[in-house]
Amino acid sequence: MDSQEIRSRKRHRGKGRVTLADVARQAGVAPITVSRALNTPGRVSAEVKERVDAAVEALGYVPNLIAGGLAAAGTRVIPVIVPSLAILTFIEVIDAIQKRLEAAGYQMLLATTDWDLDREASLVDTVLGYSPSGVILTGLRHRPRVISRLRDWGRPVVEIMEVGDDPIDMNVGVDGVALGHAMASHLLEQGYRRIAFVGSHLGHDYRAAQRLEGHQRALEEAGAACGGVLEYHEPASYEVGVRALEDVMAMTPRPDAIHCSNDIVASGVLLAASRQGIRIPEELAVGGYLGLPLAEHLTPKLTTLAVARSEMGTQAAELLLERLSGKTPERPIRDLGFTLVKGGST
Amino acid sequence: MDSQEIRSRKRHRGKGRVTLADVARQAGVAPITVSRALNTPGRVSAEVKERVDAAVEALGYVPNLIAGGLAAAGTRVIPVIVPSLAILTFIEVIDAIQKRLEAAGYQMLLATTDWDLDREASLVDTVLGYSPSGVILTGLRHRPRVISRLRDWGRPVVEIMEVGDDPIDMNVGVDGVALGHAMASHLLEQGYRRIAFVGSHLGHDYRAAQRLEGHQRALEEAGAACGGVLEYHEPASYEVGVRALEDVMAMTPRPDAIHCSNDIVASGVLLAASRQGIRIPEELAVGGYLGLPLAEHLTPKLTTLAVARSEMGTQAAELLLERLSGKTPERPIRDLGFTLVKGGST
DNA sequence: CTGTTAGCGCGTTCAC
DNA sequence: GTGAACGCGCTAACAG
Repeated sequence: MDSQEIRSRKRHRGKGRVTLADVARQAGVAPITVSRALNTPGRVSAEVKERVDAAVEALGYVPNLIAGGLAAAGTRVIPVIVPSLAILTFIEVIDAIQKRLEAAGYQMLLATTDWDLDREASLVDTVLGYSPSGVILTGLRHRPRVISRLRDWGRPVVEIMEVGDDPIDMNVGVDGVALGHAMASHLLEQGYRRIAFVGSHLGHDYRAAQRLEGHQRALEEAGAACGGVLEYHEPASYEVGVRALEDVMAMTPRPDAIHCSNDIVASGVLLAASRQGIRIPEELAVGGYLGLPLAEHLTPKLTTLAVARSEMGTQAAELLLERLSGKTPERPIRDLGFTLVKGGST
Repeated sequence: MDSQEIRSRKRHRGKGRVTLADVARQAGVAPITVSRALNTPGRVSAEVKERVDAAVEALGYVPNLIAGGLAAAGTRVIPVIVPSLAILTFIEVIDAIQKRLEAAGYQMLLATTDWDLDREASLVDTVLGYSPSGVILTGLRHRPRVISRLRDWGRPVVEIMEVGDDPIDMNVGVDGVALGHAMASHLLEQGYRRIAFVGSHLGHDYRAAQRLEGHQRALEEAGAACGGVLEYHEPASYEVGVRALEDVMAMTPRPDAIHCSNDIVASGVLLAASRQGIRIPEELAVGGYLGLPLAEHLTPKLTTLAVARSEMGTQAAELLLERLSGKTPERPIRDLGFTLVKGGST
């Protein structure tokens, strides 16, 4: 009898959504066969596949990924955890990740830590509650709990932005100390002697602090005096650059170059200098990082260390997808390096 | 000591995750009681609540939101669907949405349509498969299927960026035609007579096309001749601005002002002009939209129509959250308006 | 290649 | 205030 069926439908407010069982009924097969026709088409006969496809079309069936996730554990969701969205740096990476994942039928769940590792830890707990297929997170420094949980978890994890020997699982990024060292060396080679470092949010953004470390190491190696470190306790912005220029011009002796912790700050310096008629690089040289699109439109062009951010995102997504498809990616730890883009600002 | 107990399930590989049942056992109550202690603490005795909390703490229990979602329908996920992440415009809005949602314990699922309404439609299908608690999407134009599905769906939906009379559910944005009209009027008031419109991606970005419509309407009303429309079939970028300046300077008769479809393009124009020594606004006036942070750091400052993008994101999230908490928000359709920020560029 | 059976972890009945 | 069933929609395991 079908009185039972009718009853079981309206138990929870039915929402009227078409389910896999409806499709099965329409196609005259068992639910599991529909599932297979949809997920592993190779395992059903062509004829059944066709009937199922027709039924799906006719009923407008859309899979309930939540149910699938519960049953199979794995929801085709990839949480991406970054410090902030207000920083241009992360946007291109995220954009690339998202494009690649979406093309493969995965959805990106975006969460931000606001540079707080404790928040990161609790976010990791939360997102694991979604039975995601994998996780992408920023940097290599995390609370021990995060590391052990993700290690035990058994699904792919990619750490981005920074590289190191011992990631949780896989890793794509650049060496922050090397970045700082390279820019300082460049400035020294160009003959600048009093090089100030302008840092933003160094206490929170430890990757910016790594660049400072590289900077100082390069100065020491060259036997150069430290031109000073200006630290601003807020996220990078053009405004920070504006203030930094002001502060640097007021220093005695005055630095002849400034090494900015990123392109946004460096751009702020350049824009302010142009407004104030300070000649770059004669009076002051300026170097930045990351190769933001803006850098090459400034006058003079900003000398910067370009990092392939889109590439980083794409590769992170691809490492993840490869693992999800059962393969073992080669080179699961990837240092993407950087390129010095010499502009007129140094 | 107590850790090996978890092995009891063998059917599906247990993954060792702590479940509500584990907590119940530890606390000596039924699973449902744990559920209540966690979700509706008012309905259990203080003593039980305490025991449950202790057990949760001891076992490190993290709720499986997927299971909760299946049972109750509603996963505390809010999909946010935007055209692209490569456009700064959307970033601040998304950032604000994300912050507000995360603070309320919801996660943002980010998806991009690449300006394609068919893609949007299929994305909506997909994300509804996650049993989300609500949906935020961009603009008011959608495929009929999207509109009917979301209308029937019965959960909160907010459309952002654009405003109109008849949203699917709730709506926060600005009037695109009014924006275009206001900037053109401003330029006319300043005495400019040959005003060119520079558009980017107009075929895809119909909201930019609305600004053009407002522009043309203003010119007509003033009886001014059309200074031409330059259209670039690619997303907005500084580069588009650079090319636009070139193209405008080659026009005869030459426009005395350009009205850019957004600040990124306008900034590109200003930066290129500064490089080439073209005097702004004497030789050419430039106006843009949105009030990007960069606008006020340029020389001269860019005249722009500032739109409160963060505010838009926050309000969208808040409308959603209000409805999720059972209230009926007042003013579910909100026009946020805009402000003319007069810079030196006009 | 297809069907049967038995849950995934939780919240909603409706009893007590 | 608390508990026992039951099912949300789907898929892994094993048949046949």
